[in-house]
Amino acid sequence: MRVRFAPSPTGQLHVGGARAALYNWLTARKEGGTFVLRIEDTDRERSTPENVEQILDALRWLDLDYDEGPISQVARSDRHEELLQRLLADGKAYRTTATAEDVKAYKEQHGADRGFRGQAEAEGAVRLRVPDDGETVVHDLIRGDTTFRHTHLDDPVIARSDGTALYNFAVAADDMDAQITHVIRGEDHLSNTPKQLLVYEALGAQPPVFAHLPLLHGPDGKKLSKRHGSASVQELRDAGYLPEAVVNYLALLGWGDEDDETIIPRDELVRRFSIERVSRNPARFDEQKLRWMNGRYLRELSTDELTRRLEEFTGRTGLRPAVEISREKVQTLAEFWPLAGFLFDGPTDDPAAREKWLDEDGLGALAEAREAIAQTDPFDAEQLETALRNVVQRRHAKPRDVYQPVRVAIAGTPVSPGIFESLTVLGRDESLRRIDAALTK
RNA sequence: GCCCCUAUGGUGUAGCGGUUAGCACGUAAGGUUUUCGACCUUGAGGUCUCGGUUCGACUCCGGGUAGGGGUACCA
Repeated sequence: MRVRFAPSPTGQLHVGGARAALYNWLTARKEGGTFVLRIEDTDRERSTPENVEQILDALRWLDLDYDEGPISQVARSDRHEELLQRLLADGKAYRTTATAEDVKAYKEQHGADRGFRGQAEAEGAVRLRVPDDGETVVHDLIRGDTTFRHTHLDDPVIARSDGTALYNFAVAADDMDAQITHVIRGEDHLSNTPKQLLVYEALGAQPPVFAHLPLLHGPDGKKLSKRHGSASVQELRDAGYLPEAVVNYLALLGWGDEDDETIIPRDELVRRFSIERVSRNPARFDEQKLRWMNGRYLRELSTDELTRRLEEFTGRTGLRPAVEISREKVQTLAEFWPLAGFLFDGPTDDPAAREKWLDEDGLGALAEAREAIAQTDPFDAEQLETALRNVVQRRHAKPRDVYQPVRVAIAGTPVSPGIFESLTVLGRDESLRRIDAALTK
């Protein structure tokens, strides 16, 4: 089995492309097949080295390793030329100067549902001859058979006047030479498949098995666009998602088996995945569910590992104590710093929080808490809790009326990791300094 | 215009002629709680529509409707 993934390097790999890559990878890995990566670059304007690198980078981040590639189509232009000449010589393709307008005129004359058929000329673009009768059936692992009648098909242009190959010809030729057995791609290619099948036939080659994945839609049900939040792998990474969570989420976006499991680690995915069971309807990218799933994966990481990833993500070091006390409270890597950054960079400035919690009552409670904190020994979470609970009792206050002023004093914001734990991480001196600063303001 | 695909709660899915239509996210209420979160309990919410086939349709067939894709000397 040889499965190939061929993204068009027009820029970043978006989630739909990432899902296609994953499904290709899972299919190959499940059967012990070969996963081939090819770059769709018959239009070399689009496949800039930067674009290609972005794709590779996204695949690396998702940890989808390929066995062969990346193979460039541009590099195969001599071979394309050779094959083209063969089709021309065999009369299976012909040159024509017919333009899009000519095709339109032809249809007006012969009926809108009649495909264009041209005359051979000495010059012009190369078109493949489509038989007048019969039909081409696309056998698809996901959607079954789809029949296309030849009368509905235009003779497709397979090469430009300058001789360079066009997509529909190049993919088929390349897949033939690479002996690709499985092509898994987006549904936007379904209608092009009969043309590619016809190319295979003209070339006298055995076509691969196809599987067309439904396209992804945005939250509004319309076509997915950058407008709708995290559309690319790069953006998901920057938003603080874990690659293992993204892989799990993507796998379930349009696929499920009879088991109701939601959290499925990668090796389990490889075992259970089956391309035949992929859904036929378009799915919407639901970032809320990804967030939830990311939280699950985040909490499964050891504190050491999570610290490592957070230090890489934030570019800071010495995060471990802060990670230890915040790990239950974040869903993504990006949420860590806003929550725990105050431990390193001092209290955040939040006037609203100050006004609400450091009013007269709040300052009174804070002053009392300060004394309790100053005298706590040993300075650990357990002792601090006892000390502050005493303050609460003495003042006949609600716990929050004491804890929140302390929180605002040391963190600046009304949201933070546990108050006792935070104080412990800061240490007595720094805690008192911050409280005193709040008291004197 | 023509060709093609799709249709289960708000979202992702399970089901494959007979089920109280299951699970997960989200959501509502409650619990836990020093904030946030995490966690626990309970609830609301669905088979696009109209016909047909059948003793019986979410499931099979046809027409609508809606969404999507293709129709390039783009990929």
